[in-house]
Amino acid sequence: MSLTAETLRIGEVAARTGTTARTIRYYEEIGLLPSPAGHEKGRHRTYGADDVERLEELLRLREALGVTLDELKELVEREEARAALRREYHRTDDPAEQRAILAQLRTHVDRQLELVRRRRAALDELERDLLNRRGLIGDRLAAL
Amino acid sequence: MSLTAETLRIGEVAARTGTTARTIRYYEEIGLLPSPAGHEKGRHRTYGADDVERLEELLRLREALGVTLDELKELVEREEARAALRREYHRTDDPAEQRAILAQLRTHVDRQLELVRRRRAALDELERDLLNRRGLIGDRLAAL
DNA sequence: TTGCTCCTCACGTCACGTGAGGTGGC
DNA sequence: TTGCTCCTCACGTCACGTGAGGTGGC
Repeated sequence: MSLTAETLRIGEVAARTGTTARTIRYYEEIGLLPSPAGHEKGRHRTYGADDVERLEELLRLREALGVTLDELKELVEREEARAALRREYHRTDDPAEQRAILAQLRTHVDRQLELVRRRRAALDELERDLLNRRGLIGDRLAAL
Repeated sequence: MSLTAETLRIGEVAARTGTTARTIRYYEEIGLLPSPAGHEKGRHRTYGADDVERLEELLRLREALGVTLDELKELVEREEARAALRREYHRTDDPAEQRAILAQLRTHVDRQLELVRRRRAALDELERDLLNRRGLIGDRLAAL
């Protein structure tokens, strides 16, 4: 008979995001995740769908970009700065100011794209090598 | 007046591969790198161009694939197994045997390609998100 | 000989893993 | 009430970073 949205326990959140309860508590400990709403010491943590989404995003960035947790924290803080900028954008209707805000947002996105592309370049090189090897093997098989 | 090929000290190797002397010694300690030819305890380690290449390959795999050093060790061991297979391939001239060896080699390469592609998928998704955001910002800028 | 880089312990750190011993909630 | 999952220390581990104190080689 609950009117509140679905609430999850830490193990369930860990399972859904492919990580462990320890990792979730650790991220909370270092301030990468907020402690979940209404959590008192010694009591069970309860999470919502939005908490799962936030964690998923963090893990995705971490794995894809291979950054340290400190760098991840910075990325998140910049993300929050962007959210503030977006609110600012909607509050004003001065086109000059809106243009300036959009330009800043684009710069932020471009910086992240650069990070992604640098990582992709390494993977692409490795893939080229492997495909090359595969091709040589295929040629020899065909020649037999 | 040296007849031997160029020899490098550990700091130079670290600089060329973008890592640190500590990391090189650690990889040696856990058996991921062989101790360099002729190294006695307390004396300076000397490396050759082939050592640099091997280390570069290790670092590339580690960074691109995000594997642990234990997994990296396994990859290297499989790489050595492949080298043995290649020698076997050249020793025999039974086409049936050659075909079998080539098929095995291709399976190995395919397994590595799978690893690379899984990593790329995560990066591609992130890049799509970012490009999407960039597009939305561009649209708004154009509409102003 | 003077500077540099190198050497070997050995302790510190980051990002968790892994119990120990105990309490909470369907 | 019985099981499960959860809780908080707190120590262990992996992959190095970082001195301390000393020796090697252009």
